[in-house]
Amino acid sequence: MAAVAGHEDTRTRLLATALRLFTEHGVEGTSLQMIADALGVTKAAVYYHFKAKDEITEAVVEPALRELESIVGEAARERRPGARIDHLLDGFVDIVVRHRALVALFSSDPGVSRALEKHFFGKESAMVGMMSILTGPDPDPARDVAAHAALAGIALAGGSPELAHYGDDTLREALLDVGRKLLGRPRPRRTPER
Amino acid sequence: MAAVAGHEDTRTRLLATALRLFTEHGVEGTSLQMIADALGVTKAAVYYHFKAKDEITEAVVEPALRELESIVGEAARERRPGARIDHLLDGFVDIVVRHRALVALFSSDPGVSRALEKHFFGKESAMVGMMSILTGPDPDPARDVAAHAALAGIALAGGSPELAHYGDDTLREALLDVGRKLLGRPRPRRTPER
DNA sequence: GTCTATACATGGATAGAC
DNA sequence: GTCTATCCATGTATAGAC
Repeated sequence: MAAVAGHEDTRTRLLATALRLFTEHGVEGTSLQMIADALGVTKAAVYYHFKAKDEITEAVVEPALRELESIVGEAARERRPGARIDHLLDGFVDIVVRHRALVALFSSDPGVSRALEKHFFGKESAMVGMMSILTGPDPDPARDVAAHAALAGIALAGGSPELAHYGDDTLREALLDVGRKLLGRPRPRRTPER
Repeated sequence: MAAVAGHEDTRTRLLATALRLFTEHGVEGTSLQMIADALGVTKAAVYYHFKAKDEITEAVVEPALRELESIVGEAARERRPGARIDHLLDGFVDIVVRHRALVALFSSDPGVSRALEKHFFGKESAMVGMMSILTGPDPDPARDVAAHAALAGIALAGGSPELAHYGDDTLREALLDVGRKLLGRPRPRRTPER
């Protein structure tokens, strides 16, 4: 539409195409050749925009990851420990539900988890930030295991193809319930209008 | 020891070596070349014993999978629905704890899940067997989501490297607790001597 | 029956021409 | 900014030695 279209939209088109192919064939099932063909360019052209396939994967997942980091930051700033947990739980579930397709990719598919490892584990990652909020300074085994199970359970159940037929609100409520049960949080007295 | 040693132990050594390399570098990170080198043979020799890399992966995981199918069968034969769930939960947690390294591989690593898909999903798979026991004939969304989250949470938490330092008994109890909370099962009145 | 040698297709990746 | 040409590793496959 705009007169400027054509400049650097190749990168944008590339990411959109990659996301589509990734969700169709999985990350590992999508070769650079397929991406290049879909764009009408060559493999090497793709390499101009991204130095490696992993960079494409990262770029595709980045928005959701940014949201997550933002939520972790917000949650950490809450005063009461319970409020920190509730804030994190609400935000996490919301992200999982809204990015379902991506989460399914992330949980079930090959390459994604590897590409995300550096962002997800290791110091100052979203993962450790979440765990520190959920477990607190207390290394109680039961709490530790429950926190891990909660995050993993919510993410995998949220991305599961078998649960894909549920609507966003239904899924969100069910996942929140899972988190509350495992983290020992009460159900809110009234529904927040968010 | 025995005079017969040397015959077909290549296949056995191959599987043991593959398991070790898999847990060290992941399935995708382990090439047939690495396996062959570790055994002192060529790639083609490996190929003689297994027609494809996936077959190796399958063979490595098979014992644990057999156990799981056996547990599902046992659980399904219980009369009371609650007993079915309890039996499945106990057995599942036990398998996860005892095969922790494998479960970590299965959950975090690329190739394993793909190699297991045919055994794990699709009709008459262990997965559907477990879900049918856990959810019953009632397609209640909350229960459905909780069951998925329970299985995923137990498996991933059980295989998580960050929880690897816990002893078997500690981990088992914590995972059982996760399952009971999500599936609405009471804690047993006395510890069974199993 | 077990292995070696060898070949092939494909994938990711790089260098350099245009 | 895109392409050609090329490289190397990998999974897969076959032919043939022992």
